[in-house]
Amino acid sequence: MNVREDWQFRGLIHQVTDDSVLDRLGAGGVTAYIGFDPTASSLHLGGLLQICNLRRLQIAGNRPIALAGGGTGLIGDPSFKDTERPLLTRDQLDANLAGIRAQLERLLDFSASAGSSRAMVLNNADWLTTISLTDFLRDVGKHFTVNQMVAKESVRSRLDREDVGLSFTEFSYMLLQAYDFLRLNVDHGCTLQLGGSDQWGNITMGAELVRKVTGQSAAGLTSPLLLRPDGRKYGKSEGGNDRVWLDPTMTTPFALHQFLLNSEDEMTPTLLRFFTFLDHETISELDDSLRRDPQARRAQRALANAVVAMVHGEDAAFRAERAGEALFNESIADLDEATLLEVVADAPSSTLDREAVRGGLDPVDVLVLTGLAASKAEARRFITQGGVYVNNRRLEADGRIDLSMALHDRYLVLRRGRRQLHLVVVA
RNA sequence: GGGUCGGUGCCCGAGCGGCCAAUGGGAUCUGGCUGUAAACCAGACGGCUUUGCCUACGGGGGUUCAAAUCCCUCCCGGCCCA
Repeated sequence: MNVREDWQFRGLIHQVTDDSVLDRLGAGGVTAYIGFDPTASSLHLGGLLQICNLRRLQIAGNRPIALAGGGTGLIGDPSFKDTERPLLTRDQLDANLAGIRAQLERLLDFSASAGSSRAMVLNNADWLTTISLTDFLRDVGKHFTVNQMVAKESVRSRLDREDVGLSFTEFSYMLLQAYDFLRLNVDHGCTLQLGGSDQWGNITMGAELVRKVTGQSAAGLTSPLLLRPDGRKYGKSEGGNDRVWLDPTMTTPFALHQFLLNSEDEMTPTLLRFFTFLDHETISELDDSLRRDPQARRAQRALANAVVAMVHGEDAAFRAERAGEALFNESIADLDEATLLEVVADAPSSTLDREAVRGGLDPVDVLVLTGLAASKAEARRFITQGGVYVNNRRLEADGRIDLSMALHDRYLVLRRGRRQLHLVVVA
């Protein structure tokens, strides 16, 4: 496939250091890298976007490197709002990397048969924590002037603020990242760095360092940041602050599917382009469907199925879609036991004693017990506001929960609000 | 090191001795309308054994019948000076 055409169609290009990059990627044989934060044992949706780009270029015959910021993570990029970064121990870092690597293996080709385009995972802690300060200052620091560093947007915005300062440590961040590029160039022949548009300044510094030190040309390409129409960050779950993770134990396949299925109309065309590998014709048809027949939500469905299938497999995508249909379109009380269990398979569950349920339970206690409410006060609030459902039936303000409500004599499907689910098994 | 300004609930930000669990905005949550969307409208938004009580306004100590508000001290941050 023509890389230039494809990336332009998908809107993946925000800035490039030089336009010929796209042709070289199309020809294949380029080694390119993207940095990611190993601050958790799983990637999240935002990170997946970058990985998708690596996947795209690997499919075109180039070699992708996923670089874990184990070393830079200790410093903190000043372009991020909060300066505090968790200090990871070597053990945590290794555990996180193992988790992320397992996820990457579904998305990138690490097999020997990939040949020169075989994917790699590296960790910059390997070189950043061992280089001596004097070596670093001589080999890297002398190639940059403070003048140009101060001129960077990420730095200026911090200098202009009156409430927080910018520590020297953070100020140095861009040099470390530049050094990464140099090392990857020298050790692996890497000539291109990709990233979000907020990384532009860091990327160009790296490319410049490579050029200065090795005389080779090195390039950068950034993609637009994925923002919601109102400017907020994309990828937070319904719950609010939690990110949407790729690890099925952190964000279930069902939850991921639901998250994508609920994508705003306005964002869906972009998401289809960024996160799926559907061909242009299919995407255009889905755009069309979104305009003409929005209530069918074909585009959202395609998006949800494609992403869940890519991350968790076809089976998981199928099950997630089916569960959603059962939950929202069918009467849950009519499902046979096996189907019911499958539908709520992803929901958290807990067990209650049969005798206790027989006697009738205060829903407030049950909500707290199941974690659907953080406190009794909150539980009462949800109930009085009409936000609690048992087996899809709204619970009255003075209602109780008892054994007669149990489906198949042993299941209670609790729901808080639109889609916070919890399965109670009566033992 | 000196001077100065500041640290309030998830975030921003009022309050500057009682009427303060603390104005306002944002975020979030619930409901309504819809398409399991957006926008919009309404309500909620520290906890509990809930006409009351407890815990909270950077930490500790003090003054007072009474402190987020006054005093002392420590910690942290901005700015200016050295």
